[in-house]
Amino acid sequence: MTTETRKSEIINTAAKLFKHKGYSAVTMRDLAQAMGIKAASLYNHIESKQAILEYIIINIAEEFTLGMQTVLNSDLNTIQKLEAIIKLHVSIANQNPEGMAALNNDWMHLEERRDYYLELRQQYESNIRFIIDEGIAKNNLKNLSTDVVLFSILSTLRSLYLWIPKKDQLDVNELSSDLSEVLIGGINK
Amino acid sequence: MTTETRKSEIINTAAKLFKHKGYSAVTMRDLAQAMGIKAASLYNHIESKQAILEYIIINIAEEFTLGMQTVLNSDLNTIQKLEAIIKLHVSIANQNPEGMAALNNDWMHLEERRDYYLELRQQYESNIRFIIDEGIAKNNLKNLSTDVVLFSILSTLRSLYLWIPKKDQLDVNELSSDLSEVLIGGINK
DNA sequence: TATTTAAACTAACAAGTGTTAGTTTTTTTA
DNA sequence: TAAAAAAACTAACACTTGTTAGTTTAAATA
Repeated sequence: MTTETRKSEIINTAAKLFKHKGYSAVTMRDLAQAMGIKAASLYNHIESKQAILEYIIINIAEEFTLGMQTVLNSDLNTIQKLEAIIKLHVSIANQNPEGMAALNNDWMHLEERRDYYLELRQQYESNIRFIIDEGIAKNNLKNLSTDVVLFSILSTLRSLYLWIPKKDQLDVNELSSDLSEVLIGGINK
Repeated sequence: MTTETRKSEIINTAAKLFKHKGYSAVTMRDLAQAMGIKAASLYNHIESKQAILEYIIINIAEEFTLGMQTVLNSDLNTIQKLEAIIKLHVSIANQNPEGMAALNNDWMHLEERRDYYLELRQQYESNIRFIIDEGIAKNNLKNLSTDVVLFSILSTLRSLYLWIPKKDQLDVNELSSDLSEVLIGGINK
C-alpha cells in the first residue's frame, strides 16, 4: 500500500511529463529525475514504461464510458443529455488534465491495449452521435449535419485539458454552463 | 531544383509519419524506409531531423498569419470575419492535414524556432480575441465569455486535420458553411 | 563522349534507450 | 532490537538514435 502510493506518484509525475513532451520523448531517466531517484529504482514500483501509459489512459477511458452509461440510462431530454456530457468532460479534465493530455495525444503508443482503447472511444462517439440524431428526430435540435455537430462538440471537449490548467480555482459548474451556452445556443444574436 | 523536389517529397513523407506517431517516435530510418532509401541518404537533401519539423510547422504558421492579416484588413463585419477565419482553417487543413497534425502536436519539439512559432500563435489568438470582443461591443455577438467563445471556436478549427482526411473529395465551401452554421448559430431550436 | 553534379550507398561514431541483476540502505513489523 | 519488507542504489546489457565521412552509381551537361 506504500507501494501503491509510490506507484501513483510515479504515474502522476509521468503524466505531467507526458503532457509536456509526449510519451516518446520522455525517458525513464527523465521520469526518475523528476521523482528524485534513479531510473532502475522505478522498476520496484512499475512494470514498464508502457504499463504507465496504460494505467493513465485506460483508467480515464473507462471513467468516460461509465459516465456515458449514466447519461444514457437517465430520462433526460436531448439538451440535458448533452449538458450532462459537457459536465462530464469538464469534471474529468479538471480533475486530471495531464491524464487527458496523454489520452488525447499518446493513445497511439499503446501496445496490447490499443485496440481496447479504440473500442471504448468509438463506442463513446457512437453514443453521442445517437443522442444528436435523436435530438434532431425529436425536433429538439436544428436539422444540421450530425457529423459536423458531433465533431464540433467533441473537438471542444477533447481540448479542455489544454485550457483548464490556466484557470486557477475553476468552478466546474460555471464553466460547464458557459460551455453549454456557447456550444448549444451559438454565439450570434 | 531536382533537389528541391526531392526535399519536398521527404518533408511530405515525414509529415505523414509524424501524424501517425509523432515527431519523437519517428526515426530517420523510418523516414528513409518510407522513401525507399537509406537513412544517410536523407542528408543529401535535408540538414537535420529538426529542420524537417521547422519547414513543416513554420510554413503553415506563417500561412495562417498571412490569412489573418487579410481578414483584419478587410471591411467585413464580425460574423463575416469569423466565417472567413473558419474558411481559412478548413482550406489549410484540407490542403495539408499532415502538416496541421505536426503543428498541433509537435510544436513543442521545435528548438531554435520554438519561440518564433509561439509568438505567431499567440498573436493569432489575440487577433481572434479582438474580433470577438469587437463583435460583442458592436452587439453582433451575444454577451458571452470571450474566453469560452474563443476556446470553443479555436479548438474545433484546430482539430479539423483529424476529421478532414476521412471525408474523401471534400467541398471546402460546403464544410466551411456547415461549420459556420454550427459554431456561430448553435444547434438548439 | 568526357566531365561534372546529384543522389544513392556502406560503415561507423558517440550518445542515449528501456530494462535486468545483484546489492545496499532505509523503513516497517514482530 | 532482530527480522522482514520496501525502496533505493551501482553496473551493465543489448539495442536504437541522429549524424558524419568517404565512396560508388546514376543523371545531366559540355
